Amino acid sequence: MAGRVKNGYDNNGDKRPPGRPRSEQARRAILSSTLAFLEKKEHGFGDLTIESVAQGAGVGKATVYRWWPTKAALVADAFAGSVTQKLHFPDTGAITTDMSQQMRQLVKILRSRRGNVVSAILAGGQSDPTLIAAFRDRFLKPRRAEAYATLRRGISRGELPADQNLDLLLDALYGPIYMRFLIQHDSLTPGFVDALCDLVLGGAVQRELLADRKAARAVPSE
Amino acid sequence: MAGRVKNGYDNNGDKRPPGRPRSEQARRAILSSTLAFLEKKEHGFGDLTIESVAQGAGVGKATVYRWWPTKAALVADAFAGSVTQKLHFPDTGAITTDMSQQMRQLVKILRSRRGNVVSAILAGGQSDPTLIAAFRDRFLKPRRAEAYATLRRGISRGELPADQNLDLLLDALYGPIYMRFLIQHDSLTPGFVDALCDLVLGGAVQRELLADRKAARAVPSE
Amino acid sequence: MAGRVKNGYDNNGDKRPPGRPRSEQARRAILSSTLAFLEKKEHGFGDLTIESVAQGAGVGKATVYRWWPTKAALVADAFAGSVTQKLHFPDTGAITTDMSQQMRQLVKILRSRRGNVVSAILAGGQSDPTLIAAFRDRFLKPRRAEAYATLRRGISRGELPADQNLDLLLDALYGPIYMRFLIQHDSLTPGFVDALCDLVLGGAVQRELLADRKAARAVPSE
Amino acid sequence: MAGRVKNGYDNNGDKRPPGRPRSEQARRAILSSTLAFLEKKEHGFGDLTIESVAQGAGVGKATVYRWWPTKAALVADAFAGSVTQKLHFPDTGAITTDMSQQMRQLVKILRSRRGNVVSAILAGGQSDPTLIAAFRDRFLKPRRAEAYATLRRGISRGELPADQNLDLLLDALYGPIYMRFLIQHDSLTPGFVDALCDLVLGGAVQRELLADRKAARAVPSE
DNA sequence: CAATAATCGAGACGGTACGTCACGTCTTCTT
DNA sequence: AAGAAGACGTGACGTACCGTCTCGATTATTG
Repeated sequence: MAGRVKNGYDNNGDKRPPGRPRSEQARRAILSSTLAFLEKKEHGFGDLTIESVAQGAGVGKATVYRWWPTKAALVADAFAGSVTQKLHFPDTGAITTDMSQQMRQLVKILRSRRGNVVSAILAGGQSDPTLIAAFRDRFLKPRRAEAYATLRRGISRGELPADQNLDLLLDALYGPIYMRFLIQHDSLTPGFVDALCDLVLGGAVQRELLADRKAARAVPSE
Repeated sequence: MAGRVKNGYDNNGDKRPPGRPRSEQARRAILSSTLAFLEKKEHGFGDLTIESVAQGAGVGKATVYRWWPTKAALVADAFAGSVTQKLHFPDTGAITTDMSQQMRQLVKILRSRRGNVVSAILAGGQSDPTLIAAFRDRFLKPRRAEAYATLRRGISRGELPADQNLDLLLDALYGPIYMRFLIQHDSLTPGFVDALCDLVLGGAVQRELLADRKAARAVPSE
Repeated sequence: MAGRVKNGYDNNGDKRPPGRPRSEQARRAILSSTLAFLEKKEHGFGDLTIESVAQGAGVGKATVYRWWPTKAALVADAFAGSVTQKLHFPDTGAITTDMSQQMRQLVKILRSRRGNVVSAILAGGQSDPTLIAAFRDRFLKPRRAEAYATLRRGISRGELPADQNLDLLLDALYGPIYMRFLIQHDSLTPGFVDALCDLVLGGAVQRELLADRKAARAVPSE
Repeated sequence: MAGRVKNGYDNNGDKRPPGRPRSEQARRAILSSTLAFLEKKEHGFGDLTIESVAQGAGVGKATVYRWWPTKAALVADAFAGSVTQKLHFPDTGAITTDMSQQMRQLVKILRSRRGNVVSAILAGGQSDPTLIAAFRDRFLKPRRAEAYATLRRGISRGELPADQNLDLLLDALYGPIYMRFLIQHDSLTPGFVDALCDLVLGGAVQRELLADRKAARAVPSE
C-alpha cells in the first residue's frame, strides 16, 4: 500500500520516466535492513530508527524517506514482503485437522524470529492506525479468505452448522493464539493449538450433532 | 513491581528514613498526568514523553526519574493504580451468564478511554518485558484467580466437566476479545461477547451433556 | 587552533568532502552570538551557555557541538575572529612613544565591550588550558612579534642597551595593565600607561645613559 | 565580609541566642573541603559545586547555604582563612632586596597548590565582582600597606625619589608576576623576580642618581 | 553524443526529547 | 535553633534522531 503507487512499480506501461531509475538494490537492502532489525529480540517498533535502517542498508537517509513516507509504511512493506512463507490450509477431510495444521504453522512462525516482526507491527499499530491496517489488509485478510473456504468445506461436509458465524469462530480459534503470543502468560505450543481446536470446533461440531439429535428426537420421543 | 520497592511504600516498619519525605502529591500528579496522556486517542505508549508527563504534572523531570527508572515502569504503575475499577464476576447460577457479564464489563472498559492505557501497555510490553509482566501480574492474574473460582463453581454445579482445562477455557474466552481490541478487524460488542460465550462455553457444556448421554446410552438401545 | 582543523577551512585541496557543505552563515551567526553574549557587562565565561548561543544564533544546539568540542574552543574562535582590530605599533622615532601609543590602544580595547571577552578568556583559561593557550597563540604572540621589532628599533637607535631582556621588558610594560584590568584595584587610564612607560623604559634608557657616561668618564673630563 | 556578620562571630556580647549553637566543626570542614577542591589542578572556580563541598565536608547542603550566601563568599572566606601564611617584607637596608625577597615568597605561593586557589578567585572574580573585591580587600590591600611602608623606608634612605608614585611602582613590580601566573606565557622563577626588581627599581633608583648628578652639575664641573 | 533529469551516497541543518547533574529551597527527624 | 539527609522544581548539559536540505556523482532517456 504505502509507497506502492509512488514506487511506480505498477507502471507497467512501456514508457519509462527520464532520469536515473530507482535502485532495486537499494530498495531490497532497506527492506532487509528493516527486517533484520525488527527480528532481533531486544528491538521493537519504537526502537527502529530510519537512521539505523539507512546505515544498515548502506544507503542515504533521504533514499528511505523518498520511498516510504513513514516508519510504519516501511515496516508494513518489509513485513508484507517477508510473508512469502506459506500458511497453507490443507484439505484432510476433517475440519479440525485442517484448521489445527494451519494454526500450528502460524504458531511456528510467531515463535520464530519473524514473530518479532509481527509483535512489532501489532505494537506499533496501537499508536499508528495505518500500521495495524496494513497488518489486517496484507496479512490477516488474505488468510481469512482461505480460512473461510476451509470452514465452508466443513459446512458442506456437515461438520459445522450452516448458520455458524464464521468470523466469530475464527476469532475464537486465533484470538487465544494472539493473546498468548502478546501477553505471554502461558505457553504457545502445538499441544495448545490442538486442545484449542478441539474445544472450539468440538463445541460447534457437537452443537451440530445435538441439533441433529434434537431433530431426530422430534419424531418419536425418547 | 517496578518502582514499588524503591518507592518505599512497602516500608511498613515504624522507622522513617531521614531527609525530606517523598511528596505524595507529586506522585499522584505524575501518575494522573501519565494516565491523562495515554487516555487521549491520538497518543500511544511511544508518544508518551517524560518531559510532557512532568510538565503536565507541574513537576520536575528529575522527580519522575527519581522514582521510575523507565517509561514502562511509570506506565505500569499508573495503570495498576487505575484498575481499582471493579471487574466483578457475579454468581447468577449459570456459568455462561457469570462469565458473559464480567466479559461485558471488560469490553466496556477496553472501549472506554481507559482502554487506551491497556493498548499502550500491551504495545509497550512488546519491547519491554517488564511492562507486559506488570500487566500480567497486576491486572491479569488477580482477575484470573476470580475467574477460576467462577469456573469451579460451574464444575461443582455440573455445568462443566471436572477435567476441563481452565487456562485453555479462559484463553478461548478472552483471547478473541483481546484480538479484536488490538487488531480491530471486527466489532467488539456485547453481542459478540454473548455469542463467544455461547460458542466456547456451549461447547464445553454440550460436551458434558453428550458425555452424560453417552453414559446413559451405554445401557439400553440407541 | 581549537576547531580549526575540524572546521575544514584549511582544506585547501581542490576536492570537497561529500555531503552538504557546512553553512558559513551558521558559523558566523554562532560566533557573533557568542561575542554578543560575552560583551554584555553582566556576563562572564561561566555564564555563557551553549543553549543561549544557539538560540541567539537561530541555530540548533547540535550545530554548535558539531564544530566546537567545548565552550572554550568556541569562545577562543569567537575571540580570535574578533581581533582583526588593529593594535598597531607606530614608528615615531622614540621608543617610549612607540610603545605608549600601542599600549593606549590596548587599554582602550580592554575598557570597551570587547574587554569583557578578554576577561572571559583569561578567566576561563584558568581552568581550561586550551583556552589560555588560544589567547597566547592567537592574540599575545602575534603582537609580541611586532613588539620585538619595535624594541629592536629602539636598540638600533641606541635608546636601549643591546643586551636588554626583551621578554622581561614587555612583561614589565604589559603586566601592570593586565593586573589592573583583572584585579581592578586601580584605574586603567592613558595617563597610567604613560607613567608606566616612563618608569619602565625610562629605567632602561637611563641605565644606558649612565653606562655611556661611565664610559666617557673613564677618559678624563666631561 | 560575606558571611561575617551573619556568622555572628562578632557577637561578643554576653547574650547567646537560644537553640543549638553553630557547629565550629562544620564550619572548618566546609572551608577545608572548599580549599581542598580548589587546590586540585584540574579544578577551577566554575567547577566547584556546593554539592561536592557539602559532601566532602560531611555536611548538609543547607548548612553551607545558611552561612554563605554565594559560592563566591564561600571561596573568599576559604581563601582569606588560608592566607595565614607569612608574606613578610624584610628590612635588609636595600629596597631592591627588601622587595625581591617578598616577591619571591609570593611566587612560591603562586606556584604551590595554594596558587590554584588564587587563580580560581581571580577567574571567578571576572564574572563575580564580590569575589574580586574580596581578593583585593582581604589579600591585596593588607600586603600593599606593608609594601608602602617598605618603599617609604627606601625613600627615607634616599634610594627612591620622594615624589615616586608608589602605586605605579608596585603595579610595575607585581603586575608582571600576575601576568605570567595567569597567562603562563613565560616562566615564573626567582630569577625572573630578581631581574624584574632590577629593571623597575633600578629605573627609579637611577633616575634618582641622575637627578642628583644634574643638581651637582648645576654648580661647576664634576 | 551532448543535454536533461531523477537517482544515489553523504552529511549538515534547525529541532525535540533524552537522561543526568547541580542549583537553591524545602521539609522531615535528631541533637 | 542548628544539624544531616534528601526530595523538590528548575534549567543546562551533551547525545541521538527527527525529517529536510544541499552537495557532487551516477545512470538513465531524449534531442
